[in-house]
Amino acid sequence: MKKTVNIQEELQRVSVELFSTQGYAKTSVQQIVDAAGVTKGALYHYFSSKDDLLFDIYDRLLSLQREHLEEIVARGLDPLETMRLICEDVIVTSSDWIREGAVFFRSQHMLSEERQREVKRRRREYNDVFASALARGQQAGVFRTDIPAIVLTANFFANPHYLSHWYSPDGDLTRQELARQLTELYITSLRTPEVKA
Amino acid sequence: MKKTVNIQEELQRVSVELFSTQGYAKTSVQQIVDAAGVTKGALYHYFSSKDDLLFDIYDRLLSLQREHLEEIVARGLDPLETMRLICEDVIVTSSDWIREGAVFFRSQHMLSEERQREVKRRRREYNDVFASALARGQQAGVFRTDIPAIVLTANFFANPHYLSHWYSPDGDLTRQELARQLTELYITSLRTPEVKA
DNA sequence: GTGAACATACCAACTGGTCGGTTCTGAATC
DNA sequence: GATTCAGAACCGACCAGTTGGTATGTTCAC
Repeated sequence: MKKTVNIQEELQRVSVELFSTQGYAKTSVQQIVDAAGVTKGALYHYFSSKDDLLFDIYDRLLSLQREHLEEIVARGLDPLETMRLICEDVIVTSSDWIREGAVFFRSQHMLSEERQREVKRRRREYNDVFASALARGQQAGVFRTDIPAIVLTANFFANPHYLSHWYSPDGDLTRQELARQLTELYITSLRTPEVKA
Repeated sequence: MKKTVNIQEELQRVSVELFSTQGYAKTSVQQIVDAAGVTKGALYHYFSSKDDLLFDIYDRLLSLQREHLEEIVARGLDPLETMRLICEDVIVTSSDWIREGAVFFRSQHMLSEERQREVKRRRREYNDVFASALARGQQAGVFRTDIPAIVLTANFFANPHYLSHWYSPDGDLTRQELARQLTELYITSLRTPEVKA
């Protein structure tokens, strides 16, 4: 009869909570273990450092997004539908993991140099897969080519990025509605504009 | 024959530089004064605290953006043209002050509670002016109403927000090109969609 | 009895900030 | 034009508090 199902998971939970509300730097290890109802000995048994605890958040989120992306691409749908699914998924996922997202975009520079590079590498992987999905749509003629791909890509990532700064899942707007609406906006701007006669 | 044109400005300069590259928490006061070629005495003569030095960055950026916005709105142009100008300006300004922007969106939680509220208040002011410009366009029938204004607004702010994470002024893309392209994308998604027969 | 899972006490290293002192500047006074 | 001197500008040694991390000890399942 364990009360705490898992101390490790509990430490992860309170870390995200504290990091997202106070920021990584303002959260002390002591605060974390107090909130989790354990002591430093427990924390340093499961995590090798405070940095490790932070990276763990990045690791989980990056793996999740990567899996989702590959699953969607593997379906082999047409470019427009693929893009729609990618976009909706990244919004839903980002709003579902909104606390993690807040930490993600705010505390990257608090990671060790090595781990910053690791995060950067894995984000680039995601970016590359997205870029090829974009290019396929351009070759098919459904996505515009009058604007550089890097700008179209940035315009895509901007929304999930900004999410944690304004969206609250407790409000009137559900995740699914939000995802559909932001996707609609993105796809609208992305489609090949009609040439005026 | 002064060598340092202005010690205060030099401290502001190196602070932005260090805060944007290392983050606020990882930058010590000692690092700042070393980089500026002065001592702590000088810093604490011009600034009351490290927090004060950070807030100063927010203050300058917020004031600037506010001025620009009001100047544009005061011209009394039609909603579409007004929106275009607002959008282009915020991109140009954000890319022009990209280091400040990086600090802005990353270190807000490092400010004192009081100053966080101040920043929040002034951002809301900007937001409100923007929202009314948006509403005017909706009433005029040029901006879509099928998507909540809060989502349209978030979609607007997402781009300047994300800018400091990817854009480099040293690359091929100039600020003006970037501004025109992102504005084109935003306006495209914002316009009232044509109803298919 | 052995190793994993924790608790407790503790420390070395930094940090932001202070404070008495020194130097510089410029206006007033003679 | 020399002297004075008040106050701004700045220096640098110092401190109290906090931090991440560790070393040692204890419990307990198998």
